[in-house]
Amino acid sequence: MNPPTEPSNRSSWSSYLQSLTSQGLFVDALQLCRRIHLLDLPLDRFVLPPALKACSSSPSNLPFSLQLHAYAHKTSYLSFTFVITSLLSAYVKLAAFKSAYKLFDEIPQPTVVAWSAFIAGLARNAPFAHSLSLFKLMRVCGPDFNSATMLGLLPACTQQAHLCSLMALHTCNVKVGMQVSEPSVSNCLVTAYAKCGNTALARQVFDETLERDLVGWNAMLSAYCQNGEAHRALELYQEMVAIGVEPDSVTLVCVLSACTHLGAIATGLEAHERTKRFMPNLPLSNAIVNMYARCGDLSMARAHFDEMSIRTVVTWTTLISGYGAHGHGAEGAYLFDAMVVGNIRPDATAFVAVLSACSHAGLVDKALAYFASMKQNYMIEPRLEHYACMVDVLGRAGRLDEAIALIEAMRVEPDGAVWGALLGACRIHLNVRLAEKAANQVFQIEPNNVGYYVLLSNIYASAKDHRGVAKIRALMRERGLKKPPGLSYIELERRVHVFMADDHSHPRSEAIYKELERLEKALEEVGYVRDTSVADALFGVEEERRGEVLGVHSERLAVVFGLMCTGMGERIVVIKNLRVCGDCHEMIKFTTMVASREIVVRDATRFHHFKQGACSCRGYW
DNA sequence: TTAGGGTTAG
Repeated sequence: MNPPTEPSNRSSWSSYLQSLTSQGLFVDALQLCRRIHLLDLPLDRFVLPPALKACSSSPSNLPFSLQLHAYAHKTSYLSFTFVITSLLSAYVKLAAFKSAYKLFDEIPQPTVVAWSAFIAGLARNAPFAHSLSLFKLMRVCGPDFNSATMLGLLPACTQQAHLCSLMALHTCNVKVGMQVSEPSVSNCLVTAYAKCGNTALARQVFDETLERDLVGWNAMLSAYCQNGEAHRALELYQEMVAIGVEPDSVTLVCVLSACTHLGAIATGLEAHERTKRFMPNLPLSNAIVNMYARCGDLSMARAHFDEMSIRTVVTWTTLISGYGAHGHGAEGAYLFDAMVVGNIRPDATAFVAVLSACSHAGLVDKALAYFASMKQNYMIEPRLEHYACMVDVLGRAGRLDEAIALIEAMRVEPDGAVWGALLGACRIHLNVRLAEKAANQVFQIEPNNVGYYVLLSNIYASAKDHRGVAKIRALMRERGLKKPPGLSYIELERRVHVFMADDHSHPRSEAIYKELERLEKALEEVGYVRDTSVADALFGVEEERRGEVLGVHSERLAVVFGLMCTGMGERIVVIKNLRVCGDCHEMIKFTTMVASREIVVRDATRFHHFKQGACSCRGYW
C-alpha cells in the first residue's frame, strides 16, 4: 500500500497521521509529528492517539512521549479518556511503568475504560503480577469491570504458574454471569486455560458456553493442538463438522496441525481439499506444506510449495526442515541457497533448520560453512539451539573432540540440549566415559528430563555395564522420574489407531499378537536376532522390570497392524512419540525384506524410510 | 479497553 497523500490544510493533519499509523508507517508518522511540532502548528486532540502510537514503536521515543504528555496537560486535552488511555498504553509499551502509574494516580475518577486500558496494556507488556494487582485494586476501589476488562486481562495468563489466579478470575466471571452472557469472555478463558496447560478446564468452559461460535470451536481445537492432544482435536473437529458448523481458515490451520502431529495424512488431505476457497492464504499454505512433509509425503509438500505465489522465510524453513527430517540434507541445503538467491533473508530459525538437515545427512563441512556464515554474512549471533545442532553434527560424525572444543569455546553457558546432543553422540559411538561427563552436566541443568537418564542407561546397557544401569535406575527412582509411555500411531481409513507397549486394548489385539509371533518367526529364519542388551543389563538388577523392557514396543504393534490392514504394495506409515528403539529399528528392516513392503516411521527426531532391508537414516539418528 | 491460526533443535 502506498502512503496517503499529505493533506493541504491543517485540519486534516490528524486523519493523515491516523492513516500513517494504521499502516504501520511509524517512522513517517513520527517525522510528521516533529514537523508539526517545529512549525508550532495548533494541534487538535485527535492528533495525540496516533502520535503516541507511533512513539511506542521504539524506546528511543520516550522523551517525545513526555513532550506530548506535557502538551496534553497544557491544553487540558488530558480530561478526555481517549487521550489518557493513549498515553497509558504508550508508557506501558515503552516500559515506562513509573510514568504510567503516576499518570493513572493523577486521574480524579478513572472510568472503566481507563482501568481496562491500563490493565490490558500491563497484561501485554509487563509480568502478569502487574495487571493482576491492578485488577484487584479495581475490584476494591474502582468501577465494576466489564467484558473488555476481562478480555484485556485474561491473555496475560500464559503459564502453568498462573493457573490458580486464572481460576479465581474465572470465578469472578461466573459470579457476575459474564461467562454465560459473553461468548468472547468464554473463548478467552478457553485460550487462557490452554496456555496454562489445562485442557480439562478449557473443555469445561467450552462445554458450558451456551452461545458457541466459530471462534470458540477454534480456541478449543487450538487448546488441544498446543497441549499435545492432537487426537482429541481431530475428534472435536469431526463433531463440529457433524453438527454442521462450517470451518474457516483458522479451523483448518488447527486441523492440519493436528494431522501433522498424528501423521494422519488422509484426514490432512481432506482438510487440504477444504482449504481451496480460502486461497491464497499464507498461514494455511505453510500448514499444508508442513503437514505433507511431516506425514511422510515430501513430493506433495514440494508440489504445494511450488504452487504458492508468495513464500516467506517461514515457508522455506518449513520445507527445508521437511527435507532434513527425511534425511535429504543436500536438498535441504540446496533449498536454503535458493532461498538466499531469491532475496529472502534467512533468520535464526532457518539456520536451525538447515543445520539440522545437514546433521541428519552427515554433511559436516556444509554445516560448518553455514554456521560460520550466520555471523559473517547475516550478523546473527549463534544461539544455544545452533550450538546444539553443531554439537550434534560433529558428534554424529564421530568428531567428538571437535564437539567438545566447540562447547568449550561457547560464549554463552551451554544448556541441556547442547550437552544432550553430546550425550546422543556418545550413544552412537559408545563412548561411556564422555557420556558420563555429558550426563553429569545435563542432569544438573535439567534434573527432571527423563529422556537423558534413559539415554545414559541405554549407553551403559550397550556397554554391558550392569552396575551403571542399576545406578541410573536407582537415581531415577530416587528423583521420582518415570519414563513417559511410548506411543505409536497409524492412520487407516481416516481413523487414527494408537498403540502403547504391551497394549492389549485394541479390539483386534489377539489377531495382532498372533500375526506378530508369526512374523518374528519368519524374520528369525532370515537372520534377525533380537537385541536384548537393554533387558539383559537389567537382569539380576531389576528382575521385575526385565519383562517390561523385553515386552512388545508400540511401534511393533502398529507396524504389524498396518501389515494386516493394507494390501500388497501399500506403504505403511507409523508415527512414534519417542525415538524408535534400536531393536525395533532392526526388526522393521528385516520386515521390509520378508513382507516386500515399504515402511516409513517418523520418530521424535526424524523419518526412517525402510525399504528392502535398509533404512534411509544410515545410522544417522 | 475487546476472544481463535503457521516454521526449527534435543
